[in-house]
Amino acid sequence: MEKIKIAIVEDSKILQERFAEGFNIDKTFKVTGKYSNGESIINSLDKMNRYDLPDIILMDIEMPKKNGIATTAEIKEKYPDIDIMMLTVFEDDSKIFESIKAGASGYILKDEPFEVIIDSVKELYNGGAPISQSIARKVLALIGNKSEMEKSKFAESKNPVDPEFILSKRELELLDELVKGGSYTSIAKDLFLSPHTVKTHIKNIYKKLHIHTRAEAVRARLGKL
Amino acid sequence: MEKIKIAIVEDSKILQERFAEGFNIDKTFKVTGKYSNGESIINSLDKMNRYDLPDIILMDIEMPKKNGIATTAEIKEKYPDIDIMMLTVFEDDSKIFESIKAGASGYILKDEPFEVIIDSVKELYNGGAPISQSIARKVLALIGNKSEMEKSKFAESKNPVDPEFILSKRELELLDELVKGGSYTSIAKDLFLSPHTVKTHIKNIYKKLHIHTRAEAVRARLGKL
DNA sequence: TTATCAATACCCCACTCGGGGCATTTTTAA
DNA sequence: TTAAAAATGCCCCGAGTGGGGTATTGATAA
Repeated sequence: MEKIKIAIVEDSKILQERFAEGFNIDKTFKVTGKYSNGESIINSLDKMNRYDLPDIILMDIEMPKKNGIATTAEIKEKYPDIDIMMLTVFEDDSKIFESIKAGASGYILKDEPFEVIIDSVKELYNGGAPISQSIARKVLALIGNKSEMEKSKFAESKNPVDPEFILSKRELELLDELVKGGSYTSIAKDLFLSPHTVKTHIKNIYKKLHIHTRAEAVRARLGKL
Repeated sequence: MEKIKIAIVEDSKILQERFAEGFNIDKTFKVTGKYSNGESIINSLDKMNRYDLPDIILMDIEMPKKNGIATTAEIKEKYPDIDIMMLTVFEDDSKIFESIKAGASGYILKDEPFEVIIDSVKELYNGGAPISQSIARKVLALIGNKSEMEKSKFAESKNPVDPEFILSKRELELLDELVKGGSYTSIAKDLFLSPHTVKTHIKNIYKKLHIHTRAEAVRARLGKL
């Protein structure tokens, strides 16, 4: 079966070689390229056939000529099918958060045993999101903190008719389509429903929010009712 | 050395016994209690010496008499040092998100091999946040989605088609009526115009803003286009 | 002074919307 | 287990909307 193609982006030559050797020993992988900075990996990808693009990129964060986060963002935009796993010493929240925002699907600390790194790459390839345990704890805290922010925003706004709290998940979905300017017919197509179903949902939404027009629906969704 | 004290909250008696047996075999753990619902674990904790509180609770989500999420929230509030790991079949985003918000530090799917569950509990005890891989991918997406919202808020401030600078005074007046939900007929009455006049103004507004629907008109006026 | 723009008004046509109502199935919560 | 809620779907009817077009008058800018 075909080997998992990996590219390594790491400014330390020693680590580059070490990772490359480690992955090449394992018959599951093929290291297709080694790069020292963000610029060079992007230039290389831009010149490749789609065929030869790596499945996975191991990305350091601290590098010259475009750091790992900015590089991740650009690569994910251009080549969304490539999975990127950050491989770094950083544990601070902002680097973690910036990496995930940039589109990284894994975040592993460099000091993990190599076997763990290999297993992580396999998990990534299989659709998982390997994260070093201490990082995972921080990631959960990020979500927990953001929900605290959401709570405080709600308390602040004191918006008594915020659709978020009144409407069901499906209704919100439909409301968002309506806000974008969709007609019953076009919304039905987008969501694989009957136009009649869309219409009934919209009627229910209007009833729950005590409104009668699209304009009011849009304002309600945008918190301007 | 002292064993890791575990409590199991699971409404299926069969699974309760299975987990208890599995952990008791491993010399690292001591199962201190088995509960069938949220109420009973909370009542039990409330009666315990601090000494005997478990280090870790494995929490099912779907249970009678207080589900796992609400139970988690209450326990984390009362006993913040207890780590809670959700053990469930659910993979939908809302359950994951609610669990994390409630304070869970781990989220493992029940169909994982038992060895994985044991390793997960050890990682949890050591300060990690074990998450099944497919769940981890969703968790990262949750963070990614929230950053999309941040992006759109940023874009707000750079509105390139602000009606204030494109439309005439009269047109703005009419647009405001439209935003309020007025029909051609009602706007005409309010502004002492003919409905035909209102319609022509609206047509001109749509043309200037490059839009085609009321929803877009409202969003444009509210700076959300 | 003249051209352009804004404001006002009218008509045609096809399509969409909002409110009324009802029904069945699936999911969720108690 | 059961009731309630959510989701889906259908029909009728009157009112409303958006796009096409045209015309006249007053205000504004060059």
